[in-house]
Formats: sequence, structure tokens, C-alpha cells
Amino acid sequence: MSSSARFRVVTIQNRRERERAERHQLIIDAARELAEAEGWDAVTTRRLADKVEYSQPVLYSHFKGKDAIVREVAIQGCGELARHLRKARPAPGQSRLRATAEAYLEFARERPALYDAMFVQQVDIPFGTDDAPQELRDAFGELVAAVEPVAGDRDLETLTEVFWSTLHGIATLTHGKRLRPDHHLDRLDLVMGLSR
Amino acid sequence: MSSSARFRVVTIQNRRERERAERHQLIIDAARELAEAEGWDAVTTRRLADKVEYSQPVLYSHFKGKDAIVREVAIQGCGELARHLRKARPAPGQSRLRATAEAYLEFARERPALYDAMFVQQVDIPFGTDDAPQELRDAFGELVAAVEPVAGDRDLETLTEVFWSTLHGIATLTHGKRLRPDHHLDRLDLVMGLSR
DNA sequence: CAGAAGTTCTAGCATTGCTAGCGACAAGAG
DNA sequence: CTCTTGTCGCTAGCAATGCTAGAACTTCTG
Repeated sequence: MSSSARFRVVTIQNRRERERAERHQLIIDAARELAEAEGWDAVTTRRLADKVEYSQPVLYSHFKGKDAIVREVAIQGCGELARHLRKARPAPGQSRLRATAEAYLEFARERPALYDAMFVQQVDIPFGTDDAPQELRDAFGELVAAVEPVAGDRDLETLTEVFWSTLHGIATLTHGKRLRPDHHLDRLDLVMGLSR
Repeated sequence: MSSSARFRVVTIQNRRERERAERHQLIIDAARELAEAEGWDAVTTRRLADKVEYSQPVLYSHFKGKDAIVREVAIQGCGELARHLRKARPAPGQSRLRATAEAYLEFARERPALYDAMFVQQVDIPFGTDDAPQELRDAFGELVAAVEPVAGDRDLETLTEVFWSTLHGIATLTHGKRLRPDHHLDRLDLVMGLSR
């Protein structure tokens, strides 16, 4: 026993931890897929358990509750948003700011459930503080980078907050059918006209 | 009987209809008060029934379901917002736009549950169409009137939509603790700087 | 007063998030 | 190989939710 046995124990534990981590992610993915397919109302612990082919209590061995699962989906969604913004490239004659704005609104429009978990539902994720998830900082960082060229002598972070607020407002009010759908590009034109 | 009886019947029906209308409003008010005091999660049909001192099925004789009650609260909330914006007067040296913006954000901050029902929760109220409730048109009208002086040659309605989006974004992101609380006025300054 | 009409309540259903506690099964000891 | 031990997942159930059927009561009519 001794060394070889201990070694085996360790490696078994490793495998278990790995499998556990995989299942952890499986749950998060299933929740996101279910939400994107049928909305968050359809994400019940029972349906989620069915989808991952485990029973409900297994969910609770991974997460404190349903809210914690939604929060994980939201945080990983921020990572996706950051990547989506990063790969947005301005078309010829288009500013980076505009390309980023369009990419942001595209994300909100194409993945409404994910966007909802990230910024609409009341999921308490630390934001301003130092322990804000990296995914979040990445996403905000993309916005900052897009705003920077037009900031001039204005405070960059504050201006980014305002820019973000406008995009977020347009995204949510559009989704709630509060804005005229056929004037989307006009609104974007106006926003760009304001920023300089 | 005949005429006098028929008259009595009519007047009794009138009384009944009046009492019914009073109870209708009582339910709406109770829902709003409960939501403002403890949040929408606390607004269950049982607690609401308790508060109005009737049983649950009475609620359903007035409204199709809980959603319909929330929708009524939201619509009447728009009326309150319209009045709140209307009585906002710019301080000396302050633009009407700024006074309206501050009043709007004050409303969202002071009455978060009401604001939530109006613009955050997914309550499908007809907005753009002709059968949009008057309260809604009034509120949007106040925003239009505030934007008008700075619109210049830009399309007034579109510019108002953008202005509203910015305010709504600031309101919701602030409420979700996504923006730095101590930079609120800086953000407003920036918004005002953009608008001219 | 007796029946009719309308109104309100009791009791219950299905679904939700969440949990206690049992049973199976694998890992280590002898 | 067998027994013990402990981890793991599942069955079954609880309390709370939105909503509704049908009984029970009140009020009006003749």
C-alpha cells in the first residue's frame, strides 16, 4: 500500500473531482440551453434535472439553489459577451464605437434569455468591487476600449457607464416592445451623433 | 313595480357597480403597496386577498390573473410618473431637460417596485400602437416636451427614445448595483453635455 | 315566505423550490 | 474473498404558489 496505494487514492480523487467539475458545467450549460430555448420560466429544477439525467438533489450538491445556477450562467454569459464584442470589427468608414454598439445590441437581441440573466434579473453579482468576476471586467473593458477614442477630456469610465446605460436601455426597452422597431438604426445614428 | 321597481333595480345595480369598482381599485392599491413595502415576491394572491379582506377567488372575478393586476399597477404607475415629471421645475440655471432627467431617476430610485412593474418586468402593455393607455402616452409626452428644446433638426421622437433609453439604462443598472453609486451626478453631467 | 339569482368562501389541484433520509455501491481492511 | 465503512444519488415528501370547481351564503323577486 503506502506510496502506490496513496498515489492511486489521489488519482481516483482527481478523476472524481474532474467528473464533478464536468457535471457542474453540464448543469450550467443545460440551464442556459433550456433558458435560451424556452425562456427562464421553463427552467425548473425538475426539467433541469431531467436534462442532465440526474435527480434534483444532485443540483443542490453543486449549487446552493436555483439562483446560484442562474448566476453562473450570467457570469459565463459575460464572458461570451466580452468575446462577442472583442471580435466585432468596424466596417469600412465605421467607427469602432459604432461596431461595438451594434455588436452589443446584436448580442442582446440574439440571446435575450442570456442577456436577461446577466443584466435584467436581480442576480447579485459583485460588480464594482475587486472580487467582481473576470468575465465581467472583460466585458466592461471592451466597452471602455471602444469609448476611449471619443472620450477626449471627459472621464473615460464615467462616459463608458453612460454609453453602456444607453445601450442597455435600448436593448431592454426594445425587447419589451417599448421602442418603435423600425427606427432602430435611426436611434443608433443619433447615439453616434451625440458621442463626438 | 314597473317603473319604480325598475328604477330601484337600476340604482341597486349602480351601487353594486360602484362598490365593485371601488374594490377593483382597492386590489390594485393593495398590490402596489405590498410590492413597494416588501417587493413583488411578497405579492402572492393569498397575501393580497388577506390585505383586501376577501378570499382569493374574488381577485379572479376582477382580474384574469396575477399578471393582470401587475399590469394595472404598472399602467397607473405611468400616470404617477407623468405627474411627477410634469411638476418637475428646473432650478435656476438648470435646463428643463436636466430637471426632467433628475425627476425621472428620482422616481425610479424612490419607487423601485413600481418602476419595475412598469418597465422591467415583462408585462405586455401595448406601447407604440394606438390602444396604448393614456397614462403611458402622458409619461412619454413629458419626455418629448423636455427633449424638444434641444432637438434642433434631429427627429424629436427618435431623440426622445434615445434619451429615455439612457435614463432607463441608468435607472436599472444603478438599481442592480452595476454603476458606481458615487458618480451619479457625473453621469448626469455627461448626459447633459452630450445632448446639445 | 319560498324560490331564484347572484356573490363569496372553502377546499382542493398541479406545479414550484428545496430537503430529509434511505439504499446502493465502491473503496479499503482483515 | 468477505466484511465494514463511507460516499453518493435517489425516492418521497414538505411548504408555498397560482388558479379553480363547487358548496354555501346573501340578496332580491314574486
